[in-house]
Amino acid sequence: MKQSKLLIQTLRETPKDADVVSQQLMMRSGMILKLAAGIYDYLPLAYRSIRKFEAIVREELERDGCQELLMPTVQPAELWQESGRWAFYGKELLRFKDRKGGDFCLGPTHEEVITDIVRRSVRSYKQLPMNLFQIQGKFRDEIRPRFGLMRGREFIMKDAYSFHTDDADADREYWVMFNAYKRIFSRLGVKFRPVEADSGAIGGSFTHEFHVLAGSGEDAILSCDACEYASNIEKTEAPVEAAPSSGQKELLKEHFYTPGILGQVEQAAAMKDADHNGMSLTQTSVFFLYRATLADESTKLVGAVLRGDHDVNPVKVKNVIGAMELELMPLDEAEVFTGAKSGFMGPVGLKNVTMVVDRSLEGMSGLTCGANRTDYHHFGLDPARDLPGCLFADIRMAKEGDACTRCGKGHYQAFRGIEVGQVFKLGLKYSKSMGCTFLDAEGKEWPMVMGCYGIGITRTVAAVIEQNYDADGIIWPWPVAPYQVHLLNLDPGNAEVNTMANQLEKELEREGFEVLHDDREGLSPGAKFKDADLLGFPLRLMVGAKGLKEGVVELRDRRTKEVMKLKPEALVAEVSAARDRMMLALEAAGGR
RNA sequence: CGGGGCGUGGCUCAGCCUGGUAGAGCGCUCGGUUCGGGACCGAGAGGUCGGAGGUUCGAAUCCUCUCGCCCCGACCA
Repeated sequence: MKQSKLLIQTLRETPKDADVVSQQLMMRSGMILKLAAGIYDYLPLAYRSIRKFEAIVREELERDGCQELLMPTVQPAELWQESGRWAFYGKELLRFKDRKGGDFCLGPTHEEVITDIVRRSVRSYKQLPMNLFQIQGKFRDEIRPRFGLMRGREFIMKDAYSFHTDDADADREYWVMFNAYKRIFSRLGVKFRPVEADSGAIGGSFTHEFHVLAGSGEDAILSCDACEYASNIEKTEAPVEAAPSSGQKELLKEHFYTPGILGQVEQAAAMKDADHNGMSLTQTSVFFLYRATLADESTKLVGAVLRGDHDVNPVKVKNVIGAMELELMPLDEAEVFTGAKSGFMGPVGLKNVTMVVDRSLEGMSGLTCGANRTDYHHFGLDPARDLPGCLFADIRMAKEGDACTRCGKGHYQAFRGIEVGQVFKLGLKYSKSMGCTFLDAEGKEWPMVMGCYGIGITRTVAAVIEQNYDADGIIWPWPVAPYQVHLLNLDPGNAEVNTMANQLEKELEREGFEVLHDDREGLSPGAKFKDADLLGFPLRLMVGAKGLKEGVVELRDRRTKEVMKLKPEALVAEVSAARDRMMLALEAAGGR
């Protein structure tokens, strides 16, 4: 391919819209254009990488017997009403009417459609199990699209759905997909982790997310340094941290007076009496008031109590309550409800509030807590005694350095991750609500057990860049590089150089390599080098008059910057060798 | 949704406060000289200053509305 004909406009300056590396580099290298907030054009270079990744995904899924199909982007409301999600799904679901006034939406996911397909086409246990997938554009009307392709509104996704006669078979397939995902991301050479995640309101039994590790990732991950346990921090089990009690046996109301002092640390330091010159943070408690929305759309108030030096994990609170949604009560409302200003609210004496106490406080006594009177704290809180009916549960945010709850030996290490894939056991949710059933050998009808498995194709390509770049531009891993060899003609005015460049281009292509030939005239070599570094193909081949005079062309490794002078006839062999080296290094670098 | 910021050639931005004939750099076109890390000279093309309304003799500039885009936001209970 001649670069002079390629649809591409590289930019010397970073567009001001771009705030993460992948977006900056993709825009500067002419891979994408922004059409609207969170909506991008995938130009030829980007689309080549996307298609290569898609090919890897197809290959690995087909190896495990998955079948590819393609469902419509536009979906009728009726299906979503059947599953119950039409009302439940938030504003992310872009709804609209057709000319006849019928309700439709742009598909953010395809559980409803695939379930409809299978219930109409599959009747017998003999046809199961079945795993169907598609690679397709999705639309989610994100509240706040950002980070380029990493959180767009329109994006390309691979979604697969499996159907089974029983739970055990669905579990089996879950791990088949789990392993397929490991192979897929390993082939990219990116560092990634499968992590246990919150199954959310969809109510599936268990789920893993696959994260590409990158500082710009939106998710926090904790991973044990001794065993295999890794989880999204929303889910990470926090170890119980027992702290000594103060010995205070009864609840002294409004015991500490800390007027106008806010902040947990400052308040604790200011809590003084005859026996105490300030309290330890582990003797204090923090309290949060939430409003929970339950499945039947009723709401209730939930109080969360934790040790003063611990952070609350709202996802855990939500799950303990079994709520569909949980929101922090706005400060002004909370102040009216408790009768105290921020900083002095506490759990004692509040009516009609379900109290959840972190299990680190189970058996503790002698804690301080807000008195629900501005400027005052109680002393001597014993949750079991003073908060009758309270639930003890793990509701704290685990943190780096906490002891691992699985192996008990290691400690958590923190990472940032970009969620690029998820495997999810759905269970019966859709098959039951939508009547997707099969007949067993006895002729009895059962709902199918389902699983679903997603990979963000465009997000993964962006994530690859987040992990592979330097000050000069992208450093593509071989398997998803738009082109593998960037052939720079340094003297396009020189007939001998032209002949050689064209000849090498053809030769490499004949051997199956993908070559972008920078044949542009009137550009200085420096300008071509800069562009080549920015585009970041694995190998750069330089053909110029200077080299040809010595009878050589030069091959440069984008990652190591090593340059090799070669006789033209040795080129193909060397490019093959370089590819093999890179693929080996990639295997070594991938995974953990 | 709340708060903040920004919309001026394809890109990055100046001009706005203090109204008076729209600018620079990069990119693009043509000609010439260059040619191994973003060359130089000359000549060009390209902008309803996001949109609507208003104030004014006169609005990119002041006022109102609107649209778009970007950023920040649930440590004090």
